[in-house]
Amino acid sequence: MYIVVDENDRRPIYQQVVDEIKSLIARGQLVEGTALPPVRQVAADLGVNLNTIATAYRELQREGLISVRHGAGAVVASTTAQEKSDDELRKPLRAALTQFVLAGLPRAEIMAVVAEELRGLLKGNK
Amino acid sequence: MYIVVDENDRRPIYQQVVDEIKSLIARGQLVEGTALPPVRQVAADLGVNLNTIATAYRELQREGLISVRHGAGAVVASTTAQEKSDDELRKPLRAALTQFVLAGLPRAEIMAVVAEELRGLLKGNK
DNA sequence: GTATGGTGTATAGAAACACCATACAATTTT
DNA sequence: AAAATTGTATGGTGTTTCTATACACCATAC
Repeated sequence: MYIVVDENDRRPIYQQVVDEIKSLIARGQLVEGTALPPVRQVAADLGVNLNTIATAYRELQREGLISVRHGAGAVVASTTAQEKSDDELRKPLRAALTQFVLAGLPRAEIMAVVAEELRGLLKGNK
Repeated sequence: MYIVVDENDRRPIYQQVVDEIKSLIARGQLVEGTALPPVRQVAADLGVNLNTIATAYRELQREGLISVRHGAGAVVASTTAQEKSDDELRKPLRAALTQFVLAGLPRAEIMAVVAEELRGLLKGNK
């Protein structure tokens, strides 16, 4: 399972891991039932403490995407996130789009980037 | 200047303020040269300490969007954000889109939401 | 069935962060 | 010059993030 963290990124490491795994699930690269690598392995790959990854796994479990069992590993439980309010969904989108606008990109180019990203995210699904 | 913070939002307050002001600038509701309200006023409106707003203003200054002068106020300095790497721009977008995909929205609906948000953001510009 | 190796969990501490209260300093206004 | 207005600095408190280490659960071999 290929994951990268960026120390220049201001999000905490565990949050970056959460987001990367979500992306893999959305892309269909992690299908329901697939076992996630052990926390120790991911931690070693990224050079962080195992608890940092465990925190990420717990968050993913809290959101209903994976199932973590003490002693056994973690497994993708669902490829559908639990209900989130519309505004909760839109706020991060708005923030992301704002940065594109402030960067001076014209509407058409922004839409093209969005379409491209979305294509990548929907590849595995439907 | 209308700003709201949401205590259920997990981002720190100063970051929410930063994002809201960026959005106002992108929308053209804060044009170059416009004075921002004093930190004390915004702080009182939101019910937080003035230093929290001062931190937000400093961050906006760091990104080149406003100019803050000790004793005088803060003023919108530019409506264009400083260069950001393509990946740095795309990562938050990808995270936001991922949530939409995981929520089960079909491609067309997601694109419609994006178009709508973008319309709002570009209203004041071009 | 229990021993062993693999797996997540709990606990405690260090460092950084977010926020606040208060005092300080620069600028503008009178 | 004094007063009012504005951002800044300092110091304190609680939270978050990450680490090190020890613990607990599970699967498998024998």
